[in-house]
Amino acid sequence: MQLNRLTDYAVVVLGQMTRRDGDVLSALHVSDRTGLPLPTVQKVLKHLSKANLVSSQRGVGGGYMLTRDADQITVGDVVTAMQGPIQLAACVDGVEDPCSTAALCPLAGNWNRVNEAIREAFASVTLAEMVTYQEPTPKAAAAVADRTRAPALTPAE
Amino acid sequence: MQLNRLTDYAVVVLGQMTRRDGDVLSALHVSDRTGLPLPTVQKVLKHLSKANLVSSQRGVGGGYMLTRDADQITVGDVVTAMQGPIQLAACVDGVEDPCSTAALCPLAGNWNRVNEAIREAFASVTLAEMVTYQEPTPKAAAAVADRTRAPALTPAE
DNA sequence: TGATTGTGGACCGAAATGGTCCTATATCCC
DNA sequence: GGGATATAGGACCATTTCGGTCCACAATCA
Repeated sequence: MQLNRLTDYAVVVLGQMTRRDGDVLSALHVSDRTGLPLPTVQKVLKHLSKANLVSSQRGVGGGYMLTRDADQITVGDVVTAMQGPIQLAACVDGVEDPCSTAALCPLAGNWNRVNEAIREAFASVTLAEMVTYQEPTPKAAAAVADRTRAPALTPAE
Repeated sequence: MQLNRLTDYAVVVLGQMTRRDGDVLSALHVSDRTGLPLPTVQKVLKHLSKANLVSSQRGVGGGYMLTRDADQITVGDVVTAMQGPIQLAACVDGVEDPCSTAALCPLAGNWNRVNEAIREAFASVTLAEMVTYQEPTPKAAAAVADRTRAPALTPAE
């Protein structure tokens, strides 16, 4: 049960844009500031643009900027933008190719309940909250303390 | 953002066992009752057994049974049993191969918050609740109404 | 006109997923 | 003891998804 990498990157990218709120940032700029490879940043921004979380401007001096304030964008919005709608099971509302027996299955209605709980959990944290610094938990810090390791998933800025 | 099929099957399988609470059910029996293919049911039950959600008994008349009451098993338990721990990002507590910059990354602590919210969402619904019949939402019913469709993910019993 | 920057999609290797199957091992009953 | 029944554990393979890169094109601006 984990998010895919692009979604993780998307939060990093959006975090960077939040700090430069109002500015138009090019993909290259974001790549430089985050340390993420340019093609990847481009892909992420394309997705975010399609989902209307950022607006884009072509040409010289162009780039991307947030379409709303960071406290109006939730982690759920980002997840949905990158991975599509949150649909845990095949019998949940809105699925394009639903389980054929959903109408009869005793579990169907209940999956919807779980699904809603998950949606709300993701919606309960905003991008603005994600970028406010918060002490890493001792456990996380300790786990990393004496390691040297490969490419970072959420590199320092 | 969706559960894998085996997890979905696992809920169906456990649902079947809940209804026959106390009985020892063989994989073959569960397969018959749910309509899921036997090899798949076997695989699911092996996972659940390893995770101690069911206990097993070999030999003639053997099979599986729940290790606890259905209201003491949460959907989160099932998800964890089938897919491993819920760890949305690489910088969340408990990850075996954490993001190298987690200790410095401004997002790390916040991902933990989201992760906890998701864990709680899954933990908030029990297996007992999953098997109590609940009217499918009109939307779900309508979506299926005039379709004929392939193998069921959560077949009727 | 030419440099810059996003847009959309193709592409490919690597990894995860899903189904199936096979060989062991434990248990029971005759 | 011997045979039937069930689980245990893992191998196997086809298919799909994921990650990452790259290219041809369109828009914008100086």
